[in-house]
Amino acid sequence: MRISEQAKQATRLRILDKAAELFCAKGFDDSTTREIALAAGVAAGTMFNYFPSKETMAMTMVTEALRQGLDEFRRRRTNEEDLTEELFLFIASGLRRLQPLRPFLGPVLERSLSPFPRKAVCQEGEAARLSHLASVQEIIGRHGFTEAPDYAAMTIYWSLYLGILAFWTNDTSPNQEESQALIDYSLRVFVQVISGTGEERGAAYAC
Amino acid sequence: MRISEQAKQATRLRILDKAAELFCAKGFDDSTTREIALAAGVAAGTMFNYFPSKETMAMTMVTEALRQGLDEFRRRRTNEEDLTEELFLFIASGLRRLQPLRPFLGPVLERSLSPFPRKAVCQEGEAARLSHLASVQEIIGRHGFTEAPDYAAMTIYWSLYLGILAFWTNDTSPNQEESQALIDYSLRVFVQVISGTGEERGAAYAC
DNA sequence: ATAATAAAATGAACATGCTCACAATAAATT
DNA sequence: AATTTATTGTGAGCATGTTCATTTTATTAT
Repeated sequence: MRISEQAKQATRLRILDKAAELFCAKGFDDSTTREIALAAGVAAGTMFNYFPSKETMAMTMVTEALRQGLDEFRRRRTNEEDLTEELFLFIASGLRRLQPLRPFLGPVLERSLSPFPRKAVCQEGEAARLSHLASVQEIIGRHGFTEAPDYAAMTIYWSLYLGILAFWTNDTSPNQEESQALIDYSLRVFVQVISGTGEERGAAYAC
Repeated sequence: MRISEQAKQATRLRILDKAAELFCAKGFDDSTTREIALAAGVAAGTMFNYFPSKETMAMTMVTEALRQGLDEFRRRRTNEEDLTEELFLFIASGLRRLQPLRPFLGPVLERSLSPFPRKAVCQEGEAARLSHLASVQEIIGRHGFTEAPDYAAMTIYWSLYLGILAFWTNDTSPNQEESQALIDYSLRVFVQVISGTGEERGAAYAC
């Protein structure tokens, strides 16, 4: 059965669409792969010819949203923002595109983006992390930091970003104002960090 | 069968011991509840009379380790440390007690301590978080911050702490020096945060 | 048209965390 | 000692993510 590429893509999209619907309606963990398959009109096993795991299905949606967010950011930035403002715009652009997926993002982002070591790393999650961090590095570079932030600084950035995502996932304040405040707060912290007030790092502590 | 309390506790400990052994040897996800039951000499179902879930079993060990860490911290602190040093000592005391469990902590801490919203919150994890944050608040209070840090600050603290845990879980440097550096770094950041350089927070951003 | 082939679909089967109706047993009661 | 009872132990069974040997089918070759 050498089906036309177009028919294959149609099936792929049908699976993604129905999965998104179910995830939004019932949450990620409460939507079973059998339900998704049924809704998409394929057999249970067929889905796994298209996506290696349920998690990958969800992360495919996330990755696409973040890609659009990056586009939007590039369109909207004016080159007149200071570093904090530009990072804010970058993060907010991503969140804006993730918004429709918000009802089911909790468990997905937790598993796919967490820095904790895993048995089977989710390809899409790792890619999303690297892409995001690369963008952050690029933005920082644009603001006159000649040397790239060290590994520790970027580790801290990722911790803060995950905290933001977790909070935002749950935020019920109108227009997610509280999340905006947390982003603002976190970014000021981060910018302070890389602005190099850390000259006295490395003190020895008994451990 | 009204078994003596002592016999019950013996069974409970046998389960915990064997579980710890298996978790350390094969990791959390690769140790099945059936294996644990077999090693402990009970039926598969019996374990769930003692612990509501495999995750709870692991978190019981974590909670106990952190309790001992808190004791150790209280014994070792001299009241002469500055805020950063005291927080460092607190965190390091916890990690020292968690050390034996390190081989399997990744997936456990990720699931139990993550701030992402969950369907079924793990009791032990939530308790551990609250206890840890209470200690941090107490330490901060001791260093002359009359008003407690706001919610956002503590959210950021937890993000940083989780980043530290994740990094430490993976750290292969001798004596975990890199983790120590990250703790030191993160804590300086946090102390800066609560030292109130945040007077200009709350700027409005288009979102 | 027919046969051959390679890609795709299928659903039975597996592993595993967990539940629950039932069995077994130690203490309490008679 | 026999009976009752409350508690603990048991393992078959369920749900679900995933695998894979088999079947189906669109295309290609004859």
